[in-house]
Amino acid sequence: MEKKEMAVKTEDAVGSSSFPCYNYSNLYPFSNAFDFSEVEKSSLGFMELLGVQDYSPLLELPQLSTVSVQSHHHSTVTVPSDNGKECSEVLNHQPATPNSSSISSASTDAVNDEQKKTLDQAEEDDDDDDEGQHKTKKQLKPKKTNQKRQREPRFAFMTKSEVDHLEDGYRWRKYGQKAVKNSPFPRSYYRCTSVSCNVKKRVERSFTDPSVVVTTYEGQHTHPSPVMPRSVVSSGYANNFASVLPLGNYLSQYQQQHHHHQQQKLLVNTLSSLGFPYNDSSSPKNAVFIQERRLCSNQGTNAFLRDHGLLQDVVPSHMLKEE
DNA sequence: CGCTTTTGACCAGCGC
DNA sequence: GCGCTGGTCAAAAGCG
Repeated sequence: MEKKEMAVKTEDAVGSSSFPCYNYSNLYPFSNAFDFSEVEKSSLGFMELLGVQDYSPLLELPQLSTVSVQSHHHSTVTVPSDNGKECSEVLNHQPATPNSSSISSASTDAVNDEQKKTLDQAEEDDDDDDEGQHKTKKQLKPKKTNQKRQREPRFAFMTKSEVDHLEDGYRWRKYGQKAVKNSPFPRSYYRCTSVSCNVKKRVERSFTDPSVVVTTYEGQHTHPSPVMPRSVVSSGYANNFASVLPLGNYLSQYQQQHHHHQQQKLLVNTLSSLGFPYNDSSSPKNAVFIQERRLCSNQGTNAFLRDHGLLQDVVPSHMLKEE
């Protein structure tokens, strides 16, 4: 499928959606000419969800997927990926692009960093003899692992923002930055500063539209957000961030708490309410949620927030009531 | 002083 | 095997 055609179709799909309450006018990925081929599967799946004919990549999404769209300053696309293998399969459905920045699904290994460090340390001890020879060289030891490292699930976001590193309620330490092929914008690598929390995120700016920041989370926090209390959600700006960025974590909690058929019901309800086609016979693993927040949301009372945490940011309130 | 950022080097995986 | 690329390490610098 040609990428321009896809973009047009996507735009059409949005424009024709019958969702009654929300304004789609500034859903970034669907307005203007956005080159979807430049981002990977995550956005592709979103496009298809929104009406592009070929659903096959989306159908291969191994897990519950989430699409989170925001108005106001930020429009966001979220599609979690699962293990890299399956994601790679999804990627194969895309047209190849010279700039496939790996937003979502490189299936490399993600050894537990602590384990890796321990291993490296052990090997360093073994190599003490060589120290004299390699003194000028960095003592980076080969990470010898017989087994492939496993990737944590990833959640990719596209956010229209002027700042690269968005405040999301967690504390991050930058541990690397790399130039992105065919892009003037570098990719930054962050790690959650909490001990025993292996969550990482990558932040890069789309070179096709510098106003778009692509944030990819990997893993799930093992701790509550230390920075962004629920009390700030009444602030519009913080509200948007709070709702989107920790999404993977809360979505996962949600997944753990609900049965599969309930998820599917949510999917059906959500998609149909948005006027999007949904193939009921498709695999449940394809569940896709769409969530949108109004500019000045007055949903979510304090009691509601207490009951659901950030869940209301993921699933519309009327759906939560069903549960 | 402790934490974070910067940045060049290194490593692993993959395609050819 | 080689080169390319994404991802990570870790010393040094920066910062409050």
